Amino acid sequence: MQQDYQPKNIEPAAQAHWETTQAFRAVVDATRPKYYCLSMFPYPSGKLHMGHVRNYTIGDVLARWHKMRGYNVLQPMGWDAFGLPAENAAIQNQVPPAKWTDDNIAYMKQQLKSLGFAIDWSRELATCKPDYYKWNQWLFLRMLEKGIAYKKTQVVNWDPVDQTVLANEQVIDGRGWRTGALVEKREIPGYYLAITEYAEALLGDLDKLSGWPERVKTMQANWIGKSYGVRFAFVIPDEVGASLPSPNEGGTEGGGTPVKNNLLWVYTTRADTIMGVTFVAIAAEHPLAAHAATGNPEVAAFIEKCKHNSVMEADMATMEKGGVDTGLKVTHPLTGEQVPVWVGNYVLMGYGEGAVMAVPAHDERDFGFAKKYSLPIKQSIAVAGKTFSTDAWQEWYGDKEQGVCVNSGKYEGMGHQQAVEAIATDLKAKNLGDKQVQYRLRDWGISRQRFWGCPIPIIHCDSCGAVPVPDDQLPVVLPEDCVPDGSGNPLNKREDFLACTCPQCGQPARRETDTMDTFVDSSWYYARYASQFSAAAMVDDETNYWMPVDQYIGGIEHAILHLLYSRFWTKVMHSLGLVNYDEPFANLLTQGMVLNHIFSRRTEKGGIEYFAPDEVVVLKDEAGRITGARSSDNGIDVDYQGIGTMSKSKKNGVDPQMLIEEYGADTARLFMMFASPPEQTLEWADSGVEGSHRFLKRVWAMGHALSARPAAAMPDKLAAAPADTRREIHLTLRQANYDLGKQQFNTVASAGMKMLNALEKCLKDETEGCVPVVQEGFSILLRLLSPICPHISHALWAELGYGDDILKAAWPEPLDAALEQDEIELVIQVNGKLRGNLRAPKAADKAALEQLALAHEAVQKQLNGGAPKKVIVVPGRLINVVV
RNA sequence: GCGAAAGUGGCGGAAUUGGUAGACGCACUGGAUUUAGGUUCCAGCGCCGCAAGGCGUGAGAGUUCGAGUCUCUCCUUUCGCACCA
Repeated sequence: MQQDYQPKNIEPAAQAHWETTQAFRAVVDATRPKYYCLSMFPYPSGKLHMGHVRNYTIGDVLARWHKMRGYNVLQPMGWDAFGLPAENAAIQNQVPPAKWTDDNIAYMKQQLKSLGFAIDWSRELATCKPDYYKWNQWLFLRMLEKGIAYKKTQVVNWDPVDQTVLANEQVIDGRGWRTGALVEKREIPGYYLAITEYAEALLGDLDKLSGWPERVKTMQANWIGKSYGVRFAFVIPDEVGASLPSPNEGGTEGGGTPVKNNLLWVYTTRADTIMGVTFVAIAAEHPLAAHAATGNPEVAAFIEKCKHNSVMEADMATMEKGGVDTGLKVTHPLTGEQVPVWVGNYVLMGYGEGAVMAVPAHDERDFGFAKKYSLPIKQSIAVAGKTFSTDAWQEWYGDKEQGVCVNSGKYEGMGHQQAVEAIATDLKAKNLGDKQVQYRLRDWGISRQRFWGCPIPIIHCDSCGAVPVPDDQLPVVLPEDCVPDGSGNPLNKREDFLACTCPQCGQPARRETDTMDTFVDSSWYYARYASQFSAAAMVDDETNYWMPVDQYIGGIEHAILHLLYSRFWTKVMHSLGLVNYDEPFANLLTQGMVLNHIFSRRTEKGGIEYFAPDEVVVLKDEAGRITGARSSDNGIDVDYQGIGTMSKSKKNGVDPQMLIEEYGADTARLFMMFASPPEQTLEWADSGVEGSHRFLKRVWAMGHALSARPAAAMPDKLAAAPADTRREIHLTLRQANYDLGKQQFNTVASAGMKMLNALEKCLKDETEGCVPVVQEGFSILLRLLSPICPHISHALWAELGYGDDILKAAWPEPLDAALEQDEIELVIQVNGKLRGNLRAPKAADKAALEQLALAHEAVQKQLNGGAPKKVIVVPGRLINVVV
């Protein structure tokens, strides 16, 4: 056996063994419980980053742990291969996105293999391949048939110079990232998926997801945002209403019954404040705003200005509120009063009706707006003992629990719920409104004006309109030799792609060039992994065996969108009868981000220059705190900026490849697991990596020492010292198994370190009977460690002859016989403060323990001759004497 | 702005869920080995204090025999906000 720990030798050997034995090939087996362990698949950006290593190590630990405990494990891997970065690379390097993506996949796959993950590679897939995305298109067509997919207009960021649609991340400070041109909002047609039709199911079924973190479920529930309120209308003067477009124009393709156009609809959860309405605010994109603009340059200018506002909700909410009076007045449905209509830059056209009633007295935002433009503020809610004043906003103005209606006519004195009911009834009687359940959730717009994505299977015909591509013509294949240049979608220049015939009338027609949001690709890949890949079906019956995913692992940043879309997609597949499950992920683990130190300095020109951590010498104060740094190149001073997520722009990323080459995969995996619990952020530390490596060297050294000793049988009765060691090993094992159940792997790694410390000490002392204890303990240690560090565990298990393959070994469980002891140690407290310790026989009852405690020297001293007020005995733990 | 989390030694983090705060590791200090550096090994290591002892889990209150853990208020940091994935 090698004397030194050489990961470069043992790791490829272990990986070769797993490959030849097909150790991780997953096959349906009804005789064992199944365990589908899935980590979010990577975007093939070039090479693995530390977040990937962390994600896949967590998954691998769970997969291997379950495998050793007898589960039939499936752990697949694939590639979320469509996306914007491939187009950016294409623009920069003049390489087709397909080529760039394929190269990245090849490199990253080899990296994943070198980390020794227990993956069934026979199920590998890439979403950019036609045999996969064909089924995006197929299911989209089914949704179209069911009316779940439909067409309407969407607001996009338009770069007027490049003549192209920009993603939110391509808009920097309101300007296009390449051109620097002022970005405009533009309305264009696009396809939507009616996720709102599933809002109730998506909300209600959160209760079924007992294996999801509470916080993720809360975030999803808030995102869906179910509210109970009242939808009602203000009446628009007839002469104005007549010139407005029909409410159904530009709406759904299905159309609807034309209604008289004189109603301005709003939605509110605070109908009880309706008597306090002093104006109505509408979005800049509202048809009534456009009407007002025709005769009013001020309104037109304001709307024009709003065109350059951000489409992002965070920006909308934080920007300076502003508005303009349209000059129009509408009639309050209950009071008959004339209420002015304002355009407000904070009203979202995409949410609710694109118009809101404004009650400055009882809504903080309306209050600020009214103060700014000197609009009337009319109190309509009062709370006993509080005085209303229009000077400044007070918290209670918005209190719907304690408030009662005042200045409210027939609703005077009513509480929130009573008033809402009464007002809704009255509105309904006038045919001007009713109670309504509303969701914050919006339908999912999936059209992207980008090349590197799944083509939307639609054909545009001059006479037939938008015609779905027939199933037998799927997939609509994306040309792979295209190189985008940044201006618009290159598909619009590809005659060979565009030209087709209309499936309905046979006349020449054009293909749709929009592609699908990449969230579509990632909304069902887990179901495909769980099937035998077939050209004839999206999924087969095998999916019902493996699904739902027993453990899904990925970044917390996906807590809402990806997870919600996947749940929605699964429910659609379920309702189409494709699968028999309606939730995809039974248990969810949201892993934290990987952080590292950030170093930067101000340049002479006032810019910021970042330094990689290995480009600086770190300066520390006496206590070891980082105070600053110096460039190792030229010695100039560099500022320490604290820690932050690893990113290219901050130059604080660490390449996993360097780590694997220098220390081996097991060290990388161990550090990732040891440095912090999976759900928390992980701070990078080179010295921590070295510590993990040091531990593995000691494990190897222990294995080497034991390889020289013949196996010894455990005697019936051990001497005190080895018995203590054995007890410690089994106690630590019990704790580690508990921690594994909690998915707290950092303390599992600690447990391994603790075990090795105890075993080294025991072996060094050479007490009689230590050899069997150390041999037993080391075999426990290797098995405990094997999910985290599979290579070294595999090698030592075989070297020491514990068995031929550690993967087939039984998971260790603590033995009662090893844990037994005659005496227990208790803590003595006086008034809750620690005052001493006590050894007592295991069998001692409460009364006996109380006697022992009262006789204790420290207690006597505190009692000072008096009697205790109370004595609390917690068996097996402590005795607290209250004096 | 809205929604969701998290704040414990010099640092990463433990604390079996209301019962010995600081496990395990890093850094640091001293010692041994080494020509030296590195490696390895041994010991120490929350703060104040010579000690006895006291104080300590972001800040402030509260519940309790007992609070890092529960409740309220505040502060700070991180994540998400619908076209990055």
